Amino acid sequence: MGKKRNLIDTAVRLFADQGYDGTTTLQISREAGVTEPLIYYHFRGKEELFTHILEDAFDEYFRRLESLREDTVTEFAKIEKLIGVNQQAVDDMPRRIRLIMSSCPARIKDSRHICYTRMRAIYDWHVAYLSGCLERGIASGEFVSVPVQETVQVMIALINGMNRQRSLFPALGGEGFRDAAVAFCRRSLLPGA
Amino acid sequence: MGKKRNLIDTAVRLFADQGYDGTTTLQISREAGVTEPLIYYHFRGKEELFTHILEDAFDEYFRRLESLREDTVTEFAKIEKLIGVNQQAVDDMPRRIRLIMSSCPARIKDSRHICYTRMRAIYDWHVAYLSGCLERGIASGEFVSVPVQETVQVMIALINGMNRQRSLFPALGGEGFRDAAVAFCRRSLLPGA
Amino acid sequence: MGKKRNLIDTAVRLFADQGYDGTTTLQISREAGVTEPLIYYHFRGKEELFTHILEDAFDEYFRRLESLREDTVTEFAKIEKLIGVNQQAVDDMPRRIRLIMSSCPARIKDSRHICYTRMRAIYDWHVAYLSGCLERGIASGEFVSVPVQETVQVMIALINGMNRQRSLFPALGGEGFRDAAVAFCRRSLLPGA
Amino acid sequence: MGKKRNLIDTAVRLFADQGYDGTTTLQISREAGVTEPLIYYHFRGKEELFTHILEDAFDEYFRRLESLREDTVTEFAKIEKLIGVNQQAVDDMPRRIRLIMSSCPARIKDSRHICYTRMRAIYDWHVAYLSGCLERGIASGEFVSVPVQETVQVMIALINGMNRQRSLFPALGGEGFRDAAVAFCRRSLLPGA
DNA sequence: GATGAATGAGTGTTCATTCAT
DNA sequence: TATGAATGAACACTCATTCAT
Repeated sequence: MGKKRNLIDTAVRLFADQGYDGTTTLQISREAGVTEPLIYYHFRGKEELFTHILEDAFDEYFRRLESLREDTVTEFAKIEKLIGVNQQAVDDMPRRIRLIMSSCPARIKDSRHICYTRMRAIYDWHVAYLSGCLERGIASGEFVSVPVQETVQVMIALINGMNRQRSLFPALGGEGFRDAAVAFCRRSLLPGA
Repeated sequence: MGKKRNLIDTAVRLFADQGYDGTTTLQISREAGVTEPLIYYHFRGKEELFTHILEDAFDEYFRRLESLREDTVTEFAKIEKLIGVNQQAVDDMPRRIRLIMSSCPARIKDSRHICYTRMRAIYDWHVAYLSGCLERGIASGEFVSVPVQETVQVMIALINGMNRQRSLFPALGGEGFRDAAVAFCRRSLLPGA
Repeated sequence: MGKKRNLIDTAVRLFADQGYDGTTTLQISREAGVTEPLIYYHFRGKEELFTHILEDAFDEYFRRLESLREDTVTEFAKIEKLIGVNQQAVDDMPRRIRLIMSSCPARIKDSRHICYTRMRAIYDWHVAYLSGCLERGIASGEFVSVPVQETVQVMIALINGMNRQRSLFPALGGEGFRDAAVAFCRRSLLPGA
Repeated sequence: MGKKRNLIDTAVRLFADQGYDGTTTLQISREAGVTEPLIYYHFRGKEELFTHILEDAFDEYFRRLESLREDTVTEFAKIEKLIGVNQQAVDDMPRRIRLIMSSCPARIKDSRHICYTRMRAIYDWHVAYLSGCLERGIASGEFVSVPVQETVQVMIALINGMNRQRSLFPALGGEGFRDAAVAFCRRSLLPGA
């Protein structure tokens, strides 16, 4: 039956909306239409249910990032795609991205928690991806000359800020937002744009 | 004695690190070196203590934004100052900014909660401030022509992303970060930069 | 398969080591390598499994006592044999004796529970057996004159104490222990020993 | 107020009657006329309440044993006093002795638990005390010659058996029991008695 | 015979809060 | 101001047990 699925989906929603500590196992089970002990049949406890959901969300997000390594002509096209894929992730899995955004801050002090390890991994991945783009772009003359390391951080901040904004306030712009972000970066990086 | 101060400072730290629901009144009182009932002497309850702290943090942050309305020659200088004042806020009140960043997502669904009203106000203030800058800058030819509304959103996302990054991972860059952000915007907005 | 046997043996061990309330059906089934519902296929429930085991243990112990009614020349030889058979029981079925010793105290208030009825029966049996020995021995001059009723109680206490000692702390003496007990009684009961 | 006392006394009674696992914190609090959380105000948890009670019982028992080291003319008088003090302990603190008797078997496997350490200490104390008596008594000719080590074990078994019997079945004899035990030992140890 | 999935009733424990002092 | 003692309500979790297969 889909009772386990139901449990997980409900938990995703509640954790995302109310946070881990603000959500009770009773509430999850009730809204999922099952009894509380079922949580403990399928998971070792509340924390494992939470971890399972987070892991799944991180996996899905990472898979989307990894799918990006395709060939493109220009370096900027790669950056454009990165912005697009982040945007798409927020559109496709809004609750899970919001869950990550809102749940992880409280757990980031524990360097062994997934929240830390995975967010770090994603951050590092972005650094590597964007550094590569910038370095090659600058070398080839596609981009103006900028300090790579710092500019990468700025671009990551921009992407993170967009994700946060869009997942917390879904009302705020869709395509227009992404296009403006792409244009903003293009003007900043391409010479004579 | 400064017991009340002590209580508040401890609460700020714990709320910021562990979230509202993850922090107990017993923990606050113990780490503050007082007894639990004292919280109820100074505040109506845990929620009011939290609200008090949040209100204070928002006030302080807003005061910093408001102090910005000075005269500057160029519009870009205003944008530069806005980035600077946000950076400065994170530097000066890191725990309180982190508290806002990590506590508010879980409360943003309640449109009467400070977390919603104040964040909304701050968002609107940024929109107004940046819209003004862009409109005047485009009109005067200081800036290239960009879609104002969307570009404002992008810039707010950038600022938010920087605040988030810097308050969650204090290790990540300081001045270099801000300078790179300013430069990134300058190249994007000023013609022939 | 011997799954039922497995179940029972595991239950004996766990009940003896941890007590009835300290042992869960899940633990029994897991350590027996079967699933929980199988307990309910073979027994009406946990209590019946426990009762079954206890009854079996009491039966076995009683059978050993009953096997004692043989002819011996002297009355003291009967007492010696009683001590020996108790000793042997602890050696042969240590876990089940420990189970009785450790599980029954908590149930002895319920005068309908096996723990009460069977322990009472065993006590009464010992009283009858030892009373007979003492009375006949005193009458025949084999024993010195002692108050029968009280001395019987003392000897039962000695036997119980030995059983308890040996089942809880298996390290403590074996044959030497029994021989010393027999000698202790002989000197106390036989004139001019 | 005597609420804490009440709690402890009720817990002693229930633990002694039903065992640790068979007694719930709710039951304790209800029968003590207080609310459940009060247990957690005065103790760290159920286990600590239990431990506190056990420690107290062992202390009291040990104090009684220690009070024994007085001067007596004969060695047998010392043995007589030991039997008497054990008897007295069961009379004065029957529930706590029963608690020890019935609760410790299930915990004796953990060699760091009080049940193990304290029972071991009491056992060792008895061994030392009785060994001394026997050795000196045999040397002086007060006692017949017996194997000390084994005879000591037999006497400890006797004392333990009496304690067990009397604490589990309070109906069973009082003074007569003790006198018979003393007489039993006297006949066994003193020459030509 | 045997099991995976599920549950009602309870378990020990913690929470924010109150009250008498 | 400040606290020790106490509590109602809820918490995450476990229990023995059942049922469909």
